Amino acid sequence: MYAQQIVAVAPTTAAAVFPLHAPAVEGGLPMDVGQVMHFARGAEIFGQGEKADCLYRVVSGWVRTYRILRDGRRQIEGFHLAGEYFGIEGGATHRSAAEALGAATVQVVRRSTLNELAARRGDVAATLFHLAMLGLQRSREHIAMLSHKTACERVAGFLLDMAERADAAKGFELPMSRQDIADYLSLTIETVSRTLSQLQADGLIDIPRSRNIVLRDREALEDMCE
Amino acid sequence: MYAQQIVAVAPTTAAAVFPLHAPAVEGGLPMDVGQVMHFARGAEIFGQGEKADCLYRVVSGWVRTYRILRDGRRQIEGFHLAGEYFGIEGGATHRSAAEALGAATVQVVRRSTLNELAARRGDVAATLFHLAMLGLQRSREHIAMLSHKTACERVAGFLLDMAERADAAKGFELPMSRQDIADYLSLTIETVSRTLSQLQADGLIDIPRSRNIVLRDREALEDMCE
DNA sequence: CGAGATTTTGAAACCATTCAAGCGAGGTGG
DNA sequence: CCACCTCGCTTGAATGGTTTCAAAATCTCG
Repeated sequence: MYAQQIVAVAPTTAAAVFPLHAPAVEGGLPMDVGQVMHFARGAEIFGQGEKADCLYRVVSGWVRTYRILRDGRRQIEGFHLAGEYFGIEGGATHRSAAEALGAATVQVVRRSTLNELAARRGDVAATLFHLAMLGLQRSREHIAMLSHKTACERVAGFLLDMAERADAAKGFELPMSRQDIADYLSLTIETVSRTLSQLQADGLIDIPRSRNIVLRDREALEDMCE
Repeated sequence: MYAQQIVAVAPTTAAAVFPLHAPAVEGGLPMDVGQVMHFARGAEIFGQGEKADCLYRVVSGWVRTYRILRDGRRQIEGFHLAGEYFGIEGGATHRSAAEALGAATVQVVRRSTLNELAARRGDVAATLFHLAMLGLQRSREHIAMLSHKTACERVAGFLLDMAERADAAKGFELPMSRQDIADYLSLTIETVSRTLSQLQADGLIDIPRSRNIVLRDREALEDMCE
């Protein structure tokens, strides 16, 4: 029953199944599959160790994915905003958990649906592969950050990243707590706070309210991340 | 021209293209594609920034993959031994470089070959996806290690990992230098050396020669990695 | 306005780094 | 064969940045 469809797309998608150096995949997954769910602030979207049945995509709001390590510490893997995917796993269970930072809506697609879709449509398979590679790239950036950067460099880089993703020229709102930032950067909450205060004292940023950041000297911040 | 072959495998591979929770893929890639190349100790297999045209698989020996960071430091992403794949990239260029640790032989497969193969054979596409996810998992383990582990925990964990991969009950030979270990664990060479000495002084390991390690108290080492 | 949570600030302790020197094995040339 | 050199590794002492522990300040929400 699938054969017809497969024949139809076969020749053009031959190279797309493993598009290691394909141009950025346009669009993303089809929007008409899966269901949209709403989550309240702090609500768990999926838990560490749960069966990984679905793939997720942020529709609005922010989501954090994290792991609880053996020593009880929480390692935040990433913050995801509208349009970004999360919950991709290699194994049968989620290695990390996901929670809504504030109120958030999330598109949830069953893996079985994706499997079928990917089998029929080369562009979907390509997108899925692309997403996995994107995750790998981010992960490696994270390693580079953790390996030898000082607290100051980490915080500065984080602020620039947030500003860019929030598409803000100068001022923007942080959707996460200091503890979240600390667990993402692998610092303590005190060090994050101290570093932000220092950056403000140096005139690089301004902090009107604790979750509101204004970039005063973007260039200096960028130099810092070198 | 490919249509016939695709029709042939379509129904059974429908779920294999995106096998997020498929059982471990058996075997790996076909062995009859690509060519086998030999590299001398320290020889570059591919460089950072080069076009990522191929996928690689260690046939014998050890390979290290690494990145040079903006500050000039070297971050070793991993050590790869026989049977393991490396060189998978999301983009058009290699984000990391690869070198032979000692003399090594490596199977090199062109991406174009893989693309064609993956388009025809669902199990190949599945294996490629599986490899990407495996890399992601390793990457996240690396992050967990870097985030809050002490030098002692890192070195102990590294030794256990090496012992396991070398399939050694107790004693084994380290294929890499102290500098390599340091760049992998994000420590300095001095700290690695000191930590190894300390572990020996505590009776957990023995170091007959600098590259030869004997695990004396595996349990204590494992406790340390908690 | 009051209570709890979040954030900031301070001081002391700790761990890895840095800078510097010593050790030891392997290789070369006299 | 031994002196010598080099390179990788080890060890020591001092420095410095982050953490830890503690407390004050600020914000948020009922």
